[in-house]
Amino acid sequence: MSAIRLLVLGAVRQHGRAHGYQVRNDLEYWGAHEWSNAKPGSIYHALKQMAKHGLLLAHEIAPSTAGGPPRTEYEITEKGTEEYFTLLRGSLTAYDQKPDILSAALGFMVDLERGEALELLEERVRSIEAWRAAVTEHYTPEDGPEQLGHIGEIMNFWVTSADTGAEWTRGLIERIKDGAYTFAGEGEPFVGVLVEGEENPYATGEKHPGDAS
Amino acid sequence: MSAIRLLVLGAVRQHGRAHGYQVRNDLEYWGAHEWSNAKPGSIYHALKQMAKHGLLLAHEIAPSTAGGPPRTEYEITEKGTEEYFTLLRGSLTAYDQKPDILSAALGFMVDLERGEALELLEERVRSIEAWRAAVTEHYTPEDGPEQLGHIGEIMNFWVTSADTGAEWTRGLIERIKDGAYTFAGEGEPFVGVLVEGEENPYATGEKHPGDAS
DNA sequence: TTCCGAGTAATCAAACTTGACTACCAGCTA
DNA sequence: TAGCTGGTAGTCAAGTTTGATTACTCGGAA
Repeated sequence: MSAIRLLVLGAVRQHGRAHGYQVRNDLEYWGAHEWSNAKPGSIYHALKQMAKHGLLLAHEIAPSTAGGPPRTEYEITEKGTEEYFTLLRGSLTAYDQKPDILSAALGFMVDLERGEALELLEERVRSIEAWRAAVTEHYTPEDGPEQLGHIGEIMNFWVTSADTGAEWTRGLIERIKDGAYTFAGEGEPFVGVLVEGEENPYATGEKHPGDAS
Repeated sequence: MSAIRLLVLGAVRQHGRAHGYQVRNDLEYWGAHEWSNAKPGSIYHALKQMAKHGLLLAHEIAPSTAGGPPRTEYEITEKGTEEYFTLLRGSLTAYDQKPDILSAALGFMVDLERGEALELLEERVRSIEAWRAAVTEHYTPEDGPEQLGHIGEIMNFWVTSADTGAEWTRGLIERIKDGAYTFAGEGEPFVGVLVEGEENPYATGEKHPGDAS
């Protein structure tokens, strides 16, 4: 599973009601097009697919107010909200070597309560450690690692990445314990989306005119 | 672009002539099914696609000697070899945040000469540093990073990963400089593939019987 | 007045990925 | 000797991703 469903569900949820172009802009605001597959085609596809499966509710809307073809607005359903939290919890916890999944989850972690986020992240650290133990036991037989030749560098790379990942997660846990950020039920949430008409202060470059890259 | 083309081209090249199941077993031997999309369907698809585009040459082979349906053997063409080295060099050099690409390239780096591999890896370090400079300048305005709220943790995570990646690459460069591994033109190469009939000493689990997971 | 460029919003075909399924053979066992 | 199990080898439909392309509107230049 890629990160796209979590990203799209989360973005729609934060707006209450959003059309594809809005979601697309939010994700760009987070740089998601650079570290995940959140490209226009995938976003629109995910919206339609999830509407078909009842996770989103589609409202057909008259020709847009600002030029362009008529647009469709989406709203998250109860089933979609459930799915959203399932994905979010799973993505914070599981170590599956896909950095885009974790990144997406970080963007939404404040939708949980502080205590739960901490528990999930601690679980994450444990699962990284378990993974590490499993592979190093497996790929480092008594004969010594050199038996693998340069292929061993692949393992070495992954193990190093896992160690960094665990260490970074521990740092995050500390920051959260020390009161960083505003979690669910702690008052006015930090809004990481663009309000209609607002400029994106972090836009990396051109606004997508016709999209020809 | 995913890692699959590089993996498949490289595996076929090492065998001289290989059928899909052989490639599949090699990739499993490297653990590639765990850190990349090297699953059966993708492998067979890549083989066919690349044969269609002239990167591989397909030989239709009579019913297999060891049970199962008739198999097709593939051989790499000159065009395929060119593409292989282009992909390999690009994957060693570029920092595109896709760890699977680098892993695949590590498995094949010894197909290059030691000096070239070192140059490419040094270029890689430089490109990671350039990426880091670009994003930290962009996403850390004078107002301090806290302006981004928890969204800043996403950036923080990527920057940390990039730093680790650069550091790890420097380590690899040192090991290679110190004479580790056998590169092209340095005599008997380390063979990271399974010879027909050999047991996989690192198999993670079941041999895929019918593949039902 | 007409045309052009830029921004808004979405679609589409082609390629790729996934996971389940098929087909075949050999050796054992009941 | 009929059936079962397990390994070999690959196919297929459904779903996803990609990159290019379309369609529409507005404002200003010619």
